[in-house]
Amino acid sequence: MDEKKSRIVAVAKEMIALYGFKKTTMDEIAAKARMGKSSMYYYFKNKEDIFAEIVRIDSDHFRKKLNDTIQSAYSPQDKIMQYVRTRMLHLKELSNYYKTLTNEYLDHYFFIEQVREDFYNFENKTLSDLINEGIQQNIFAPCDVDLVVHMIAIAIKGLEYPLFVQKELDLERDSKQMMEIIFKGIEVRA
Amino acid sequence: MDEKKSRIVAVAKEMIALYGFKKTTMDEIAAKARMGKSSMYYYFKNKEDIFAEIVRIDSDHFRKKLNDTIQSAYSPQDKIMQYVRTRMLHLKELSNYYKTLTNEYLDHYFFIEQVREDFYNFENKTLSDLINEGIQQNIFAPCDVDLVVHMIAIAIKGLEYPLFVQKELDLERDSKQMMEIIFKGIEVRA
DNA sequence: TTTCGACTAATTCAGTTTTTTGGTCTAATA
DNA sequence: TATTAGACCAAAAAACTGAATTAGTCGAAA
Repeated sequence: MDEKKSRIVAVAKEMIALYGFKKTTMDEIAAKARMGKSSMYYYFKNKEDIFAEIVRIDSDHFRKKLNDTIQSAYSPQDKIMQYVRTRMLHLKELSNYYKTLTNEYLDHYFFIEQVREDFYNFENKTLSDLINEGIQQNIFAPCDVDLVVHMIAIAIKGLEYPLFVQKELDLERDSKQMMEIIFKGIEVRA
Repeated sequence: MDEKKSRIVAVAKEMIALYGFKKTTMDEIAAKARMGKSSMYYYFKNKEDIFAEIVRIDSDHFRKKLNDTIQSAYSPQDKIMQYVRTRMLHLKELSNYYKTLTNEYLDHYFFIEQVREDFYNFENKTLSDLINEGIQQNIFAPCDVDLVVHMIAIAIKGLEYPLFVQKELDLERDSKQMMEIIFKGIEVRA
């Protein structure tokens, strides 16, 4: 059961990465997964459902990766810095993998919105926790945490920009610099 | 001569704002400008040329507006802050005015790229000058000016984001907060 | 120098047919 | 009972076609 499901997901993921969601047909997926088309409907409600599963799994991995990153860093600054760095690099990979997808991304599917919102909440909570941690350790000055998180989110959006306009920039360097500036803005002054 | 040219531009601008570039026909522009269609070809090379002129004029106005804004502020911080504020509000107006255009914006016309680059250079120089001014007045600590400008540009991109995703946020407040954080990062410490 | 009507090649558009596609149903299979 | 697949359908997309628009040209007139 699970083997079949993940086989379908794996095949679909591969093809969608290559050809995009619309251009990947159920017949093709079925053929490549070596099963009849209608068999797939035993495991998934419909085409979108398969895609939703792909996105869900990817999103889970992403979150785990980010949590690991945070745990292997020490200071709050480093945690946040590494969080942003990992986030940007992963996004870059992603936008590279799903190259054809970024175009039809505009016709956004409803479940993507859902995942996006979930991730937004995850990110918000994660960053809030880290800022609060920094404040408690007397590294960051007491401040409006939500506001700072919002500012970091805006900075991240700005850093994301080149990914969607095919501009080649040094993401890693830029992320680092940007976060350093923000840290200076919230650190306790000596 | 100039009167005719600007009449064509004015009419074209109005119609393009309403219907977009593609849906606005030369016949319609001619009719509304009260002249034969082919007469327009005496003043402009082609349809794109008219559009290019509109963009050029708008861009000039925008720059003047920004320069005025800078001149009517005092401290470097205030100048930069007001610059960003004006820039964001103007962009919001613009994206509102050319609402139908934002969609076909994707099929980007080459001359837009040109204007974009020109503006990028203008912005870079303007911000560099302001940062340098701040350093000379011993308000900002000596730093890598290009880098700081680049970071401000990234922050601006992040602030722009909601404009293109129809998200309603408080641009003015966010711009202010973001710039305050960046200032804290580069100001001379007491 | 400036204007315009007549013209054209190229593109767009509306309407139609043909093909493909997502999804269902039923009967067979293991 | 759980799973598979082949035949099938309605709906959507693609391909085609001829008519209508459109951007742009030209020569003659004002």
